[in-house]
Amino acid sequence: MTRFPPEPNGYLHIGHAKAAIIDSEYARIYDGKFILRFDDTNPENALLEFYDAQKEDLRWLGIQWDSEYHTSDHLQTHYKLAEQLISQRDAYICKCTPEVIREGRFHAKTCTCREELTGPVGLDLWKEMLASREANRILRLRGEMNSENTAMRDPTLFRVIDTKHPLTGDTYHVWPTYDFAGAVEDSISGVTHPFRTKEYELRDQVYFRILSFLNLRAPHLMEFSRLSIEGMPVSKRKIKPLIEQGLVSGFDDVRLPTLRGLKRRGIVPEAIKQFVLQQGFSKVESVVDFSLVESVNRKYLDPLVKRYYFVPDPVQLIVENAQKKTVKLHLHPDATMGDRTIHTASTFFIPRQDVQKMKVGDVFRLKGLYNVRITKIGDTVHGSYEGEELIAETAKIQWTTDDCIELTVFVPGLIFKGESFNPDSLHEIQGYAEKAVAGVPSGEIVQFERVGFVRLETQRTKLVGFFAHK
RNA sequence: GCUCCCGUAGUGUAGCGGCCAAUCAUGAAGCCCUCUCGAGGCUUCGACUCGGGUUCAAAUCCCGACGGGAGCACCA
Repeated sequence: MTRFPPEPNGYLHIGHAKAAIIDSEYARIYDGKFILRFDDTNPENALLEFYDAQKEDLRWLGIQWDSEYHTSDHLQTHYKLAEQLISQRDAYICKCTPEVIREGRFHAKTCTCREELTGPVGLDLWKEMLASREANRILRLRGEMNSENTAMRDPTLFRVIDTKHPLTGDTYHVWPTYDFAGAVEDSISGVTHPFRTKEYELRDQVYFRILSFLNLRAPHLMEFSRLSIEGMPVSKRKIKPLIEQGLVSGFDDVRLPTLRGLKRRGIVPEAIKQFVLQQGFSKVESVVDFSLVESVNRKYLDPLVKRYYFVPDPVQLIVENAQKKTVKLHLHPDATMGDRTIHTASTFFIPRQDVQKMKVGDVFRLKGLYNVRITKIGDTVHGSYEGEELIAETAKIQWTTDDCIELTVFVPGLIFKGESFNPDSLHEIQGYAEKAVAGVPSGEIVQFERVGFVRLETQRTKLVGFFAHK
């Protein structure tokens, strides 16, 4: 039995996805159960909207959970266990100031509260703590003040936070810390294999000490490394300022590794899952290049999405002796995916990039249509009809007629260069897309031939594209 | 500073005493195929951080150095 325990304090990102995928896959492989648990033990962080937002993100990822609950549902149980610890003299009320406590930890010095404010005395003080709302005391574990592992130097178990909780309101003001809640919840909820990221490793000892004092079953704890992507920071500390300064559009900005950002950019959940699984489950810190995600995504999308013509930076082409034609072009080599019909006359648009490589006399092919010989290159390119027969060596260029739509495609780049924001991280490509693109539903991902995979989205009434990758 | 974790090609991974002159993916280069600069096929390039030790035998075990990461919160 596994669990995914997010704190409802933000949108999920690729790092959460790694944890959630490992947790749920592990359960699935061994035919076990998978629990979604909201670790909402700090009312200062938890926000109501994120419980649902995170569930939505998980559903989008294709993750299914067998049951779900909130750690805040179990506070009464936590209080009982706390009392047990106090009466066993395994926890004590500490009235020292945070500074004194920090000093004590640093110098491995025990404070007098440890022996004095435990047992029956401690119990009374604990009840006072539950009754009053004064934040001048905490409950600490009797750990090992002289341990080399500083996490073991009598860590905090409960503290007073007098802030309204999104679910329990002002019912409670004494909240367990991660060390206590995490260990207790894993154990009493029946989780057998809890996974967490490496930065908690030093806390393992605390985890097992708490459970052993409480005589609770100890799960098989395992750690894995955090997943980081080059140039795509995951931490709220880095992302939030960008939003506040208006440097990105929000948590769903296409440059961000949030699940919402990745989705908008055209990365599909199946690709994220496969990518995460490819990374494996190890303790090696790695900074992965986003191209690994792109590669997986591309292979997933290639056989599935429709293909259209989009002409970036278009140049007009007049084919002098062109006859009117009506062509049907497949939307995909797999003909069962349908086709679109285009009427052509003598006016076309082709990419400037291709024009720049041409000279008078060259022959190229309007892809799927016919060949053209260039007769003149100026602001407008002129050419003549040069037959329909496919010539292997000629360039096949995508095109539109004058019956087309204007389209802006946003191309995301790395949002961070080293430690700082990259102001040059979002480019725009202006171009013409063939008429049929106007009929593509908002949110659909298509392949623009010779350009790349693009997710189309209607913004107000205007259609825009987000470039996923080649 | 102290403590802990980690160290295989550019990147990510498999291997965890002999089957490893090291797997797969990605990347790069080349060829084939294809009416895309995509996908697919084939080929090539490219790595066990270093130094000691244990052993008949080490990428794999031990010690040390170096490098990277994390923790030292009344945050998770």
